[in-house]
Formats: sequence, structure tokens, C-alpha cells
Amino acid sequence: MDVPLPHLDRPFDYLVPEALDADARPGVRVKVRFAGQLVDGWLLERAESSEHPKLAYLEKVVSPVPVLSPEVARLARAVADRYAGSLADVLRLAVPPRHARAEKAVTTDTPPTDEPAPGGTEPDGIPADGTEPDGSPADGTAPGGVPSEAADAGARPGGRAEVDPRGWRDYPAGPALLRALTDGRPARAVWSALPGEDWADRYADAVAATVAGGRGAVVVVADARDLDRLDAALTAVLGAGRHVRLAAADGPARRYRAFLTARTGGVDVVIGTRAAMFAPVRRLGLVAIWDDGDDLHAEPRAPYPHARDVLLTRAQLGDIAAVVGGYARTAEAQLLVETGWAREVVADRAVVRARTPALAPTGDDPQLARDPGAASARLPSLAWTTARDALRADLPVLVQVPRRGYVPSVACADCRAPARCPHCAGPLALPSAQGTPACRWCGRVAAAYACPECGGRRLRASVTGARRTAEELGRAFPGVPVRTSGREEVLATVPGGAGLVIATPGAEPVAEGGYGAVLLLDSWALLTRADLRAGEEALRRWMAAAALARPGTAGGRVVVVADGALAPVQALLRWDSAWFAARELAERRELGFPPAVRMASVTGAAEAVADLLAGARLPGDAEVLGPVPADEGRERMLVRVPRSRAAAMAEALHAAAGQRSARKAPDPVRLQVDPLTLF
DNA sequence: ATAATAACGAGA
DNA sequence: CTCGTTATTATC
Repeated sequence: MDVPLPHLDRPFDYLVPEALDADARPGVRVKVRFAGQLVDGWLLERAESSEHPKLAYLEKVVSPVPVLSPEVARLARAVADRYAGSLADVLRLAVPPRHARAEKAVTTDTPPTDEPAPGGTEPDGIPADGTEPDGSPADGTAPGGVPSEAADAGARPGGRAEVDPRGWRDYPAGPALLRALTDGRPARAVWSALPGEDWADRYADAVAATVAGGRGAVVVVADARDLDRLDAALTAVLGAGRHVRLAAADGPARRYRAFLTARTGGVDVVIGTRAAMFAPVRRLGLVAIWDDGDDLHAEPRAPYPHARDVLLTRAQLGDIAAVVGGYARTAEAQLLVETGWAREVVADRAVVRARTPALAPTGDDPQLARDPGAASARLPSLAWTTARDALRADLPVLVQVPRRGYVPSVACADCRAPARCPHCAGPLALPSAQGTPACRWCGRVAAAYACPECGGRRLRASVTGARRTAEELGRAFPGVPVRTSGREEVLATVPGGAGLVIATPGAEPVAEGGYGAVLLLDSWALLTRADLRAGEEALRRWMAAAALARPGTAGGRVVVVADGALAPVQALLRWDSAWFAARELAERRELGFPPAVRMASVTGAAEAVADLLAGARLPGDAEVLGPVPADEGRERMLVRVPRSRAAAMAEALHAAAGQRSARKAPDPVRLQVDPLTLF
């Protein structure tokens, strides 16, 4: 039933009229009369009999195309359960809105089939309670790691094409991973890409290996630029027409068309942004995600599932291989490694050293900024000389600056301590260039601000946007072409010669032959954010930019304007995000934060939040934290349970939301399991 | 949303 | 004790 009310999150039985019998197959969209009105719904299964005494008739089959495959239906239920949400909400994300014309175009050729996966036990292979895809196998469930070379040798079933591991040879476990994919074994890998790695080519290889074994694949990336890159790499490896791209940004018609092409078995490979995480693929053998730390992978619509978790759930449910890859490793990926659910695929240290650019920190000391040659208040001298040398060698230079407005707060112009509201300690912001600073939390104007650290009375914007940086640098290096890549216009590539490229994180173009220098500016703005993931996020962004530099042996240099003693900076300098992720995860264990525990946030009007929590039969060891003020007068409570109680907590919260909606409680409450931000 | 149903209270 | 009204609850 396509209604968002949590208390109606269960199947309802209807009679099928003779006329609709042929079309009324599992997976089709239907219309039924429900509580007196026509509502949309999904036909989940046909049955001979019903417990319910008086049944109504199905009103209409919207389209005979069974757009919801059994595998995706099962996945959607599991995702709804994990996120304390309703099946209907998940299905809205999983199946794109129908587009009649696209449907006509696609379904004239091939009807959809629901062949069981080879060797699998569709559709009843649901693992018994106890295994969490993203962690702790509760009992002694065998982890699906990457098989070792030895165990793998000669164990391949009959004469399948072997795929050249190409760049995967740089990682000791790489070739075995590809063989496992070809053999249809459910290998699980956490991949740390080398600097300079062409990740799209590696994913294309992994997909090709899977396809060579007769299975399909789903690959999810964060944004359109990454998708274009993967698209090109796959076309080069598989040829045209073997895959489709699925992204909301491509428009409703193309999206639905791609969806149907996959659903009807026209292709076995789907790549896309997070909308593709639910893509129906026949004989699915591999799910993969690139850069799982990117917050674009978190779905902003209820029940707010994360692409990584959806794909891992999918892998778990269907004995499907999974690859979680990135230049930087998230705490969540680290948990997969530490629980043994996945094996890490990393290069040897010697190879890492050979590929890494020369990395150096430089203090963001205002004194350095007065370097007369720099001609810019923001460029420390090491950064300036590094850029100058690269330009002299006719190599491009990348400058990464935080997105404007990313941290719209202001800081003391003298000591750079973040300016905080004297009343509530909230962050101050400048409404306009000349305006007086005001608190973003309580709205009070701080007219006579004095820095509590140093007594300074002058304020400065904490982050300058890419455009202003471009202007400043253009003056510092006259005669050098300056390009910008950011929100409005994202460049995919830049030519190899001398030139400055100013980019915001995530929009860094790839340079032909690699950058001679990469400057990471304003890093303190990233690191001083009051966010659990600030360090992880800073490292992720730095590594993504630094990975575009040439190796140190070929003259590539990276300067990060930050204190070299800080852990994220250390991790960058050593190119060791596994170390940082392990440290991060250990810290979260200590503090009791995800992913070491499972958390849920309950947001809404204070009474509504209290009402929901009062009605929730939470597991005994659940802790309730808060309240924390949220925006617009609402408040937020956090519920924390050990990972082994995650399912029980989600169930209890969903049930409590159901009780509230059943008695038509007025104020809505938002439930979020493992929300991206906790504060 | 809406209809069936349970709960309640006033007047006979 | 019954009728009319109002809260409650299920909705195939």
C-alpha cells in the first residue's frame, strides 16, 4: 500500500478479478480501494486463500510490467526494517516514477524474467537473524573475504574467460578478487586506492570480471562527474550497450528507460548515483561503491538509507560480492574489515611510497602569509614556492579550497579562534560583507564582539570562496591561465601544461599526466567543524585531491596548510587512511558513536518526541540521550544501542511511530537511524 | 479520510 | 435501561 503511514506498513489481501488475472503478477503496480478511496499499491504475491473474511477486489493493474523484482522487494523490506521505515517509503526510492512513453519503447522487445541466481536459493535465502551486513557476524557465520591465491588455484569451474587483472596487480589481493568475481563467489573487499589510481578503470575491470562469469553488477558513485568517468571506462572495457546509467539527474524519462532496460534483462550492469543502489539486475553478482565517505551517498528522503549500507545489505541477502572503495577509508569500512566481514585490498607500503607525491605540511601561520612574494594574504610561502616550481616546470597546479558558504561562520582576525555567540556559544555569521555578525543559533546580533582568546575586535570570514582565491592567485602568478571548477561549473579534465586550477572539494578535475603540485588551503576550516566526522572528512577530501598529483618521483608535490601533528594530516602525509580509520573507529567505540554502536535520532516538537519515546518498547540496554535543540523550535533525542540490538531498536521505534500515526497524533516526528550528523 | 465500534452519559 | 453522542480504531 503506497501510503506513508507507519501503522499501515504491512500487506493487505485483495481478490483478483478474472479480467486482471493475467496482468496481476507479483511486482506490478496496482490501484485498490482502501478505506473508501483509491490508492496506489504494489502486488507483492499471489495466494490461494486469505485469513481475512471479506476481501475487496483489485481495482486496476496500472501497468502489466512487474517493475518490482522479487530480489528488490526483499531488499526494500530489509532496508525499511533497518532504518525503522516503511516499505512504501523505500519502494518510492527503489522504483522510479512510471513514464508511459519510456515503458512502451522498452517493453516492446523483452519481457522481464525472474530467473533465480545461479547457485542461489531465491527467493527464500534470507539469512537467519543475527548477521549484520555491516558488521559483527553474531554467531560463527563464515566471513566472505577475498580468497587467498593458494586456495583459489585451479578451483575454477569450467573454462570461464579470465579477465586481465591489469591495475589490480598493484594490490596483492587484487587478482584473486577478480577471479572470485568471475567464479561468482561472494568476495567482500574494502579497497584503498593508490594515489594516481584510475579508480574507474579498476571498477570497470571488476565489472568485466563479473560479467565474464555470467553475472551482473551494480556500481554506485557519488555524483555526475564520477558517473561520467565510470561510464566512459565501462564503455572502453565492455563496449557500448552492455550497461545503463541510472541517475535522477538524467531526467525522469531516461531514468525510467534505463531502469526498465535493466529490469527486462536488456543489460546486466547498472551504474549510477545513489538512486541506482536498488537497481534490478538479473543474476546480480557484484555490488560496488566508490568513495563511500561522500555525504551524497546518504539519501535525504525517508527513511534516509545510505547507499553503502543498502548495497551491503543486498550483498548479504543474496550472497553477492561487494567492493567498498575509495582513496580514503571510512570508519564504517574499517568496521567491515575488523569484524572480518570484508577483506582489505591494499597495496604494499613500498608500492604506496613509490606512487605517493611528496607531501608536506605548512603551518597556517599569519606571519608566513606576509611573504612579500606571495602577494596574497592566504598563501604561506611553502605553498607559494611549490606552486611556482611546478609552473616553471610547465606542470599544472591544483588548489583546493573549501566551498564558499561551507562554513559560513567568522573567526577572530588576529588569533583565528572561531567567533562564538556570547549568549549561547552558537557560531556567528556575517549576513553581508559590511553587516554586523549575528548568531546562527539564537539570532542575537553581536555588535561589540571581542575575542575571548586574545581580546581582538576584528573578525574575518573563516573561508574564502574559490572565486576570490582564483583572483588572488591570478595576481600572484601573472600570465598563468587560471581555471575554476566548482558548483556552477565542474571541469572533468584539464590539459597538462602550466596552469592554475582552483577547485572546491569533489570538483577537482583530472589533469593530463597528473598535477605537478596540489595545494590544500584553509584546512583549518574543515578541521574545526563541530562534527564527529570532521577529521575523516578532511582526510577524504585531501586524499581525493592529492591522488591527482604525479608521484613524488615524477616531481609531484602536495602542500597541506595545516599542523603536521594533527592525526588527519599525519594520515595524509603517510598516505595511510587505514591507520586513521582504525584510530577513528577505536575512538568511536570509546565514545559510543556509530558505527561502533547503532544510533537513532528522533526529531520533532518536544512533546511529540517525548510521546514517541514513551510509547517505544526499546531494548533494555538502550540509552536515551538528549534533548539537543534542533532547528525551528524542534528538539532531538538520540537512542543508542549496541549493534546486536540494532534490529530491536528499529522495530521498537517503527512500532511506536505506528501507534502515533494510528491515533493521528498531530506533530510529525522524524526517525533517522545512523544519521549522518549527530550534533 | 471514513466507517465501524466501543465508551460514555443523560434522561426515562 | 436505552438512545444519542463522542472517542477509538481499523482500513483487505
